[in-house]
Amino acid sequence: MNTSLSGFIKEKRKQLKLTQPELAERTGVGLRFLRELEQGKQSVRVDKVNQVLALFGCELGVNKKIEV
Amino acid sequence: MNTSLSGFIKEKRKQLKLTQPELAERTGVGLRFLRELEQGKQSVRVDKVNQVLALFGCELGVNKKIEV
DNA sequence: CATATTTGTACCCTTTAGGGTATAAATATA
DNA sequence: TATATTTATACCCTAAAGGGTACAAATATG
Repeated sequence: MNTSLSGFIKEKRKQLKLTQPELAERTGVGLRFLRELEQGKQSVRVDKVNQVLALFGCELGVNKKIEV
Repeated sequence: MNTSLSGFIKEKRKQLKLTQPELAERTGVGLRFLRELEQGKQSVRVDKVNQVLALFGCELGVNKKIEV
């Protein structure tokens, strides 16, 4: 999920034809945070990520690790 | 997952017969952090949570929200 | 029961996440 | 290609995450 979380959000955002500022505003997170999130930053807060994912009807959950 | 993340970790830890200090040391996170995590704190960092989940072969990922 | 072990809560302290914002780089559009 | 739009990077600043630790509450064990 290292790459997939950021990829997932970027992809979903584009599906909704939203810009980063628009998605940030709709989800109530800061623009800088959203950009770092889409950029793959790992040290982000779970609650903030969920705040964004909620717009897509998703949330963070525990998954089996798909080890190499 | 609000309750399930903390519950999952606490449950997995007990399965391995580990105390909080032991799990904290094994996963390399702080004891205070692990305790807050098991206590259901939401504003925790994704990378730190994954650090713990890795011991159980798991990680955080995007899931469909199981809304009420 | 008494006692040992474990867990939860409460501090202090340092680092940093995240909000805001400006600007450069990249991309899209006319 | 020139121009407008979007995105990435870089700053400042404040609130708070997380490490350490001490102790009370709860739980387990003799």
